[in-house]
Amino acid sequence: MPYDPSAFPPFAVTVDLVVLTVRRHSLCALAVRRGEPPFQGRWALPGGFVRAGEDLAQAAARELAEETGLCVHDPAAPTQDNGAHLEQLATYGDPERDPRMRVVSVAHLALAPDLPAPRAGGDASNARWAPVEELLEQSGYGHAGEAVAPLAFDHARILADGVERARSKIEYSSLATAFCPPEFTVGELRRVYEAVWSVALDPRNFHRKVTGTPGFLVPTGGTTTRQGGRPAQLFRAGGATLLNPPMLRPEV
Amino acid sequence: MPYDPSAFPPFAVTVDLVVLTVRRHSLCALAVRRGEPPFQGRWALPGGFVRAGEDLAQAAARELAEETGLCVHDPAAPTQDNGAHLEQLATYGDPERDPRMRVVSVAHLALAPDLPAPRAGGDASNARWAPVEELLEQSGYGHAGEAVAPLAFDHARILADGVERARSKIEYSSLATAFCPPEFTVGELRRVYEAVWSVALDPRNFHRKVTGTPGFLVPTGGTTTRQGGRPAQLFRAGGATLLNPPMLRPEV
DNA sequence: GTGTTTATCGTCAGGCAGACGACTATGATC
DNA sequence: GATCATAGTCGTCTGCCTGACGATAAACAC
Repeated sequence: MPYDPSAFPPFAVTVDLVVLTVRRHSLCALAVRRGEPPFQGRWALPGGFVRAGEDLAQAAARELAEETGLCVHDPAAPTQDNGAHLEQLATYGDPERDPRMRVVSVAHLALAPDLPAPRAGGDASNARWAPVEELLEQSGYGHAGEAVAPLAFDHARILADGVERARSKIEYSSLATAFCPPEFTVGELRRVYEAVWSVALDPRNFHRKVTGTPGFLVPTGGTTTRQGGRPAQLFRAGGATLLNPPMLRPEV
Repeated sequence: MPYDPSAFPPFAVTVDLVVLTVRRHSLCALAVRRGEPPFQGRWALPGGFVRAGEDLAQAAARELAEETGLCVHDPAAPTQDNGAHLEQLATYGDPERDPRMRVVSVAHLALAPDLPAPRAGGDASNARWAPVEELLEQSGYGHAGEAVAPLAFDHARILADGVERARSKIEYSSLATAFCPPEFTVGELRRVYEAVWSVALDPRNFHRKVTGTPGFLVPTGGTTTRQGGRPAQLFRAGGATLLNPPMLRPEV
């Protein structure tokens, strides 16, 4: 059968972002307040339409830069490490997910170090870092509790999927370093794992594990006492991206 | 800003399928021959447009049924096990990936037991099971060698991603049973792992591992000698979906 | 019966993780 | 300045799991 433009229905395609960071020992996600219907006034994940000549990854990187000012960390040039990790998460296309029209959203997951303050088009009151349990409460994806209204659209589901991806991926990859500044200590990295998994890890076994995995951490020579206590060695993320054997997540 | 339909460009949305099975000790994928331009006459992954009122998973299940006659195995009703495993893989939206128009393809991964014969709209000559290395040759994703023309569009990339997903997922889940008939022996399951990973596994250690993991295998009581040699116990897949600790893929 | 094939059970050594003791080096407090 | 609290770092021990591999069992082919 020949090419027939009427043979398929038109879709709008968006990218939505699950941007995660660790602040004050808890895993937080970036949420923006919706300024227009539907779901006006409710919190949602940042995102927007994919433009005509734009790849999906480009669109996600553009939205991330617009919302946070973050550049995407390019795996090909790991020298300048001022960027975030960005990867595609999943695509959501329920016909009813947007009441206006048929929208397919390609969700992306971004991991960033702790940032000074969010900005949503320069308006700080319309963007915030919120603990993920708080955002997932009342959505069927978190524990019960009195909290804010659930996220707009199916964003609670998307956020839950993104959090689960991050939780499982730091097991077998060095991705947890994406939550850390360029130089960090073993203790800081351990607190990332503890925040993302909501568990307590043994500092001695953790230290043995991460320093004993070749290519995971590279000492920079410096030390710091910014966490108090005895000065700790500073490290950079090494070239290894896979953790084998993986870091084991304790039973809860 | 109010809702403005002209604010976003229209996209066509398709689902493409990576359907994998194990035949004659090698991992094979379903390929269909294109009957129309572009890439007319070339092999491609099965797929098609998402319909107006259709969810992405529904569209993928429909295409799978159209191409193979397989029903999707419903995790909620694991009693009738005549279906395949189906999951979303990733979404591909390069602006240049289809010369006709802007197409975003949501690729899905399906795992099926060995099937009698493929059918593509009843025309068997336009569908075949091909070893994945053969399909990935000449595409930069496989080893060198003289073979057929590379897959149409970016389907070699999609296939490579699907194969990699399957290879890694059988490590830590019971997904390998999706390649087996409803009742199978430990040896047949081991040959699935060997085909997917292209390695040889020790039969004794493999047997110890899978029979020692609670909930992975459930003995049915029957035995079979269809593989020759001493009769082997028959098993069904147990309720456990996660394999912890995982099956370790040997270094190559 | 002999050989071949596949399945299944056991044994042993090495590696890794969890539990936890001990020591070190800083800042805070009295 | 002594003491305390905090955090980092090095070791030890035990148990579990894996890889390597020997041995036995039960079918079929000849």
